[in-house]
Amino acid sequence: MLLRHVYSLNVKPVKPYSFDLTASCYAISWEYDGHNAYITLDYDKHVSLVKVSPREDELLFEVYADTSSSDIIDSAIRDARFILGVDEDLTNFYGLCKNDPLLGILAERFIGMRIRAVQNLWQGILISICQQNASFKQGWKMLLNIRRKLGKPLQIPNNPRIMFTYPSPRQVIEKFDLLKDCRVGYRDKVILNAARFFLENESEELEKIKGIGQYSARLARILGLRKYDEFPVDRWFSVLIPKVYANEDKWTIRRVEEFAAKKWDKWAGLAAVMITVITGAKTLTKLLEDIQQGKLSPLPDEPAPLTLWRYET
DNA sequence: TGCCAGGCGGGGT
DNA sequence: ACCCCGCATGGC
Repeated sequence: MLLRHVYSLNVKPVKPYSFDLTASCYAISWEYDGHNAYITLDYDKHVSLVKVSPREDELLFEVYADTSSSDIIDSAIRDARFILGVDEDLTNFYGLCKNDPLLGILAERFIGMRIRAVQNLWQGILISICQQNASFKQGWKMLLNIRRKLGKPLQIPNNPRIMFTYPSPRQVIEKFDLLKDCRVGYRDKVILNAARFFLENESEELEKIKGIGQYSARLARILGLRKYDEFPVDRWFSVLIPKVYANEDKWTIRRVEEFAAKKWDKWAGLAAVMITVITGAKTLTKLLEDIQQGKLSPLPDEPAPLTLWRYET
């Protein structure tokens, strides 16, 4: 569907703000082109796409849509601001990053990066389900397949690129058989459970969905709500955290939670995602080798949270 | 081939 | 409270 330009707005982000880092953070191929961010938005009956470009110390938000309804325009601007975190003040978080072996560079070389959020909890849960029991690369491949096969294709004038929305819960239910082609394995049933849950209620208690536990629910709340007070504990963190901060072997989920709450307080969830970004989300064995040698590689020559946008598949 | 990879629930003890 | 297993799929 070809959208038309309906609105433009200049936005001043809270400083310090790095547009390029934020726009590329967990962006897939059509969401960032090295200069501009493209944000697909789904409103069930309507769709919108916001192109965001850096302008001096401001950002130009250009709204494209299939309607010129002011409700949709207002929602698009609000959601795009939220997704790029332009109004988020990380001053207190940076205080906690000082002298941290993993997060220290966030207050230096990577200062101003926000995590790139998604439109809502539903899109967050889609991401976290794809991350269950799979590597970073495999999880994001699943999500790419889901958007290409079930989402709505969008285009804007003078740009050949086709960009796909996240499918809505309704689209997932209607096109459930297409999930078989997305290589999501047994996760297809969890995705269906989640779609039904979101059609029926507005609850944030995602753990009620069969197939969603603490890790997936917390990650979804971080990405979909920018709610940072819970640390999502998976096998990766339950080995990485004790290794880096105590030189010990694997901790229980409970112990990692307690450590994270004490160390990062209300910012624990943000710390978790930022750790995956600056480590390049490598598999545990590779990452522990790198850390042993005292090096981190947030920008490797392979798919990682900050480089994913360079890869089409 | 076999076994892991940012989970989870169901079953056992 | 724990431990263990199966569950799809892809990569090594």
